[in-house]
Amino acid sequence: MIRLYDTGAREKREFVPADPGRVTMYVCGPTVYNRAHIGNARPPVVFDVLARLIRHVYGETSLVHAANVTDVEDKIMAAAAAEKVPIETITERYSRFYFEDLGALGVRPPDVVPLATRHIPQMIAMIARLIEAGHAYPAEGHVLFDVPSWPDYGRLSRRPMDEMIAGARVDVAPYKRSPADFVLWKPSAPVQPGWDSPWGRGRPGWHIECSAMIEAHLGETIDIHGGGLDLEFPHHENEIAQSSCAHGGAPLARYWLHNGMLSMAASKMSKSLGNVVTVGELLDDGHRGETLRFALLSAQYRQPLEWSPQLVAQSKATLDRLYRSLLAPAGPGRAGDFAPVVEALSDDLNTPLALARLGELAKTGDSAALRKAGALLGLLQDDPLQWFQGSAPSVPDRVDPRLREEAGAFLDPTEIQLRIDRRAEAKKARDYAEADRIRSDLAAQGVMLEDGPAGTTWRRA
RNA sequence: GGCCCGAUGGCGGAGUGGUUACGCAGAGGACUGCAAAUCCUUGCACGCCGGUUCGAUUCCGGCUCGGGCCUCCA
Repeated sequence: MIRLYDTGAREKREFVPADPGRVTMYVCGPTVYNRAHIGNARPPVVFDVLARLIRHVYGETSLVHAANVTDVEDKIMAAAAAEKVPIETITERYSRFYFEDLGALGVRPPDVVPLATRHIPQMIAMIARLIEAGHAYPAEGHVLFDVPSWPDYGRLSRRPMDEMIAGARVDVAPYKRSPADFVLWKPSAPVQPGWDSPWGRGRPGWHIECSAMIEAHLGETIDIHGGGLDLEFPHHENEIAQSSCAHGGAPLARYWLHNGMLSMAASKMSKSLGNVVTVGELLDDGHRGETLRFALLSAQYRQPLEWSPQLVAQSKATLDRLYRSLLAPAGPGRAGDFAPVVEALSDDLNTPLALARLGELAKTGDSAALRKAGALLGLLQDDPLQWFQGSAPSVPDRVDPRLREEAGAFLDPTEIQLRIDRRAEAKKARDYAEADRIRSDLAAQGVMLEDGPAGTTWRRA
């Protein structure tokens, strides 16, 4: 039994899919106009784990997991204008980066990745229906959602509606009937990307994209809707309003899941604050994607997580230990009981507890179980030898090649083995000074030696 | 100002009405030519003040501090 904390109910609820044969999950994806920072990666990683768990419990083919890409938006237009390139250049470049980064983090691509620009007709149709139902109105080339027409507005985020209507802190566009009304469609200038619509040439508002794409791919009411906590209001509130009003009041999602924010230097990692580190930078610094993934999973997904070099270092150290146990000769080879890990994940994705239980499995020497449990978390699927020595840590291109060599990035395994053999001879001759010299030379180049009963093995630091 | 969330040992981070995980780092020991790795041992942690209770880190209230949302944001 899976239990999930539902933001709507503000408590953990037993997860009961409407149709166990077709569980539907939607997670808000990125607007592709720059490189993803590590905070952006938390939801894809978290919901990837949830997807794996659901498939484990309900069957491989039980889940339809969708995550959108917003490829039409004002920020994209700004980025394109700044570079003097077409919009598509920006969106194609950054969505490729996005999925490369997520791939490095071990995130399986969702089953459906709808693009906003490919669903304009569906959005227009939904907007038309909202107007027809009296929940939206055109005004000066815009179409606005009529918030007061939907009494449930604010229920998810528990905000009193009268207050939102009254307390507008920003300038309210004159064509809005109520300050809380939000844009479904807005006009485009001739140079801006736009599509013809009953209300003139324009483009969709951000919120309608998700509603229309959910409807198109998953249906009126889905099982799970996920996203960052910062999207709860207004984005998700607006999605609910749009979808429910377009579907005669049917709920949009049966369970709302929100991940906590990643912080850095004690405040939320965000582009506007500038306290960001991108996935690409972390990878370039030689951190493995799996290490970053482990770090992201080291706190329960609803908790805030402070990103720091120490967190990454601890994650690496713990993973080393786990992989080391995989390197050891296979244990008793038991049936591979990893139920405790499943149990931990089933309790609202308690990944820290699951990770702890991974450690317990490692201790028992049941590497088969450890591997299977790891698969559920998207961890420990590498060849352990590969983990320790296979791919040298990638060194940033900006680093001088001579420094790269110094860092041991180019010390190839044949050379390493040669030196190990020489050291073995020195040891046999009891020339420990020479043996230690070889060892420390290698260490200086990032290659650590370990003398075991079966001989000397090596790994990269 | 409104709404919401959190506060656990050097660090990360679970969990629990009464014997308190786990990881990282540290200390001691075993092993080792020395290391490394591994194994064993070890570490008087639950923000403050009240309340409920036989008993609270765990429940309730207040306070303090921190964070998020209220505007684009994962």
